Amino acid sequence: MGTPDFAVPSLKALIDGGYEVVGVFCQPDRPKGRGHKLAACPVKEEALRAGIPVYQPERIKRPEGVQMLRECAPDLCVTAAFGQILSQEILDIPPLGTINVHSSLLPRHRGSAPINWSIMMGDSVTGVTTMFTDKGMDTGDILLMEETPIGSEENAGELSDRLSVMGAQLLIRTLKALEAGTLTRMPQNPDEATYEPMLSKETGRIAFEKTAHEIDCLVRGATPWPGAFTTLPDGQTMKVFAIRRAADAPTGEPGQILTADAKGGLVVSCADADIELTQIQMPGAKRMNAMDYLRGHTMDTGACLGKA
RNA sequence: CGCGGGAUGGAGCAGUCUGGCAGCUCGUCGGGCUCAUAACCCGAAGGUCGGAGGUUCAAAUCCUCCUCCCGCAA
Repeated sequence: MGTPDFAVPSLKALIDGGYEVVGVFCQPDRPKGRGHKLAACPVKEEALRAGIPVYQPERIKRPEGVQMLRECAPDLCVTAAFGQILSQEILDIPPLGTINVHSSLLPRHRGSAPINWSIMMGDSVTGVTTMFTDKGMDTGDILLMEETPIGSEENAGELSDRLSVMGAQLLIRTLKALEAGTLTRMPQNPDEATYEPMLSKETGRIAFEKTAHEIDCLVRGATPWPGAFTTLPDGQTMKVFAIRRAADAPTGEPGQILTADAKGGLVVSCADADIELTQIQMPGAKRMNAMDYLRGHTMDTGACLGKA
């Protein structure tokens, strides 16, 4: 059970590992893209390619969903970023239980967006965890974990790509240990648990009153989705995909544009430094380097970002 | 039929409304200046103006169709 790109390596690993995948569950096709056309999620595409039956209940907890899973009669369920909450009734179906691949070092960063939050909160290390799913939100017993450092310039999309591969490998190791009977369950310590909410557009709003490091973490953690952004003096939204520290002390008000030309780039002040917004996206335009944008456009220096 | 923007030398754009010499900020190459430079000066190369038709003496510009790209919203 999974939906986005993150889950694809795990599905592939199961297939390539010789496991009999009796069915794949993912979110229903949603209208996507420009035309309002329905689009299949990455997991569905991969499953179809492998000739595996795909099930897309609107709510797996409802009777139709339960019925679908019963008909599959799985020995074991595996979830990775499925996007739906499993009920006890669902969890009771597979005799061997349900194993989840979670993209953080549990019990830290429970919730639906652990990769983004781990970067946004400035963690230097993250990883993947396999666990037995129980009724709570990422509260089940931990099976295996693997750590990896977060690169100082790594964004959420890049980290997700890495963790999805690590997660797939860890999943296979977990299943092998399960077969060998060497798997041990370790309950989570609730005192160390953290939980963060789902991401929204608003999560990506840049506060220039914060420090350069905090803003950098926000930008990297929100890239490529939901995207870090600020508002221009005219009220329009500008997205920011990468920044760089440009001076070790602020020379203007937080958010104030200090430089905006093709040579100096786009430099603004924040709490403790001047930062250069190196990769941006203006309304209606594509993502580009700020210097490229400024070859053909002008911006008023002295004005403040994030005030409109 | 969800709303909208766009395609113009290597990059980012203007020019399209009102048809009339292919332009701007950069980059690249060559030369000069300078202790020196991402600075400054001089010069050069580099374009089927997304594609196909149509109108016209004349189309980047007006009309029709097509392809591709992107933003918003989901």
